[in-house]
Amino acid sequence: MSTSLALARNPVSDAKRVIAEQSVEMEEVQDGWERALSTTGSVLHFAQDREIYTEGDEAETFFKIISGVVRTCKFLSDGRRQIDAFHVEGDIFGFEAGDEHRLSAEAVSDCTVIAYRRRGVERLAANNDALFMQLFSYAVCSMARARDHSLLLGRKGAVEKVAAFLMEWADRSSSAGAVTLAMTRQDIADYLGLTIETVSRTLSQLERDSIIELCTARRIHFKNPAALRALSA
Amino acid sequence: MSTSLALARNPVSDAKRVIAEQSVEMEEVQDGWERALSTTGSVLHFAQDREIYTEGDEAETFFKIISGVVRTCKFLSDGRRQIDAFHVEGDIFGFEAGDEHRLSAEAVSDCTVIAYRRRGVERLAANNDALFMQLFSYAVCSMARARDHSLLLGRKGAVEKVAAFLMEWADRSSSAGAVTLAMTRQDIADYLGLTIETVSRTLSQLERDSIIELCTARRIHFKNPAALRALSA
DNA sequence: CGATTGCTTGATACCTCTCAACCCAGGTGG
DNA sequence: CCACCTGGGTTGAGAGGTATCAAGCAATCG
Repeated sequence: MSTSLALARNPVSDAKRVIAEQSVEMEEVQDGWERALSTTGSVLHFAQDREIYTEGDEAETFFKIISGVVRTCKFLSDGRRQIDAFHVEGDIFGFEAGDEHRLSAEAVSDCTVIAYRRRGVERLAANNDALFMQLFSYAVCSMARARDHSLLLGRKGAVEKVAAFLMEWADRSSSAGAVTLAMTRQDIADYLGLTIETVSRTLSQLERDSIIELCTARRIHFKNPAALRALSA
Repeated sequence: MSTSLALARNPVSDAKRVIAEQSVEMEEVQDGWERALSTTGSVLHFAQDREIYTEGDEAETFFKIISGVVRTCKFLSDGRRQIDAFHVEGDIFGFEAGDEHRLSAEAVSDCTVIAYRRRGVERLAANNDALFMQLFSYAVCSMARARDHSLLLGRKGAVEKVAAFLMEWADRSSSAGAVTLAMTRQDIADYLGLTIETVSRTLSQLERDSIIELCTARRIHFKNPAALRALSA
């Protein structure tokens, strides 16, 4: 693997290059060269809790996840955080309307992503390329999710929020009847607009009601999916 | 004006046609025919509080506002409502990823809109039409707004929410230093994830603090815009 | 091992909701 | 013209849910 070569194609903005050189582990997967050339994308790797980009960064690139989980979030000046979404394998994130990122992205777990140059994509738009269509559909879907999330944040109570969160991950999870959460309680709290304590208490309550079982803090078994679904409404 | 002709081009889905014939006032503006033909859109008029479409309706059409204000919202089964956005002159709303509307749209005030057939637009996409680009940019902008709104719903207190709401309308308003709200307190509450009483109390509090003045319930004068901006977080 | 990190649990405070009464402006009908 | 009614808005008292502060526990890591 040629690190210097990979850095030469580093898609991170100039402002971030120094940081990127220090903190980003970068590697080409086996067929990385071919994919990179054919899609104008580079394969990158980020370790857990590494920043991928920050609010205000130049939005030269956007990303598609190969593996791992990424959170995108916004901050208030006093540090309060709202997680907009968790992104998993196959998801696109970081595409912006303007020329700078409107939220931050961080690796929830170790993860591998493809970075696409936006400039290249704008060319694709003219050709009605498949990636562009994927991008458009991403934008519209992500809008739909944002709306559902607004309903949750604005009008649901703690139990409904946590139940909805669990259902959401049950859907994404391969193993039916249980989920393994990649994120901390703090992440969950910031996603649901709650505090870490309320999330913990609510999960404990659901366990006391025999609706879920906390095998470990991160591994949750659904003992009564129907009840959970009912609560999430 | 030929009502029957206008109805023949009624873009509302079949399921809603009967209702539409009863409740929708429809009229062509002077150059309506020309605009309709050139943009594949029909001009419609909705009276205050009329439903434009409901969650679950077939999403055959989307709309652009000529005048008036529209709210788009979602409901929980028990009636709790979350207003996703208020749309004003020039805004596009009702474009969906799938084949049915994911939220409802209602006229906050009397309003005039252009209805575009989605099918027609998909043709435009191939041609890289200006309307399509407008549509894409609408999708991405609307995503950005949804995210800001999530931060507000999840992490801000009542005062911050109300202050942010006022600032938002101050920006949209032509007259600097004051706003005239088109919506009720209930609409504001459902937009901010609060109750009508809390909105009212918070506005009263802001008036007591000499930050705003409630000329009438709907007409608000900004006595201290800087303080308002500071409060909006 | 001690230290750290993530998580859980308890006691209490506080903010917003709930329920209720009241006010006010506008419209209606006698 | 005025009494009445209605809908939107305001205000108050009390309840309730979530946040805050604080302590303790378990697993992981030097």
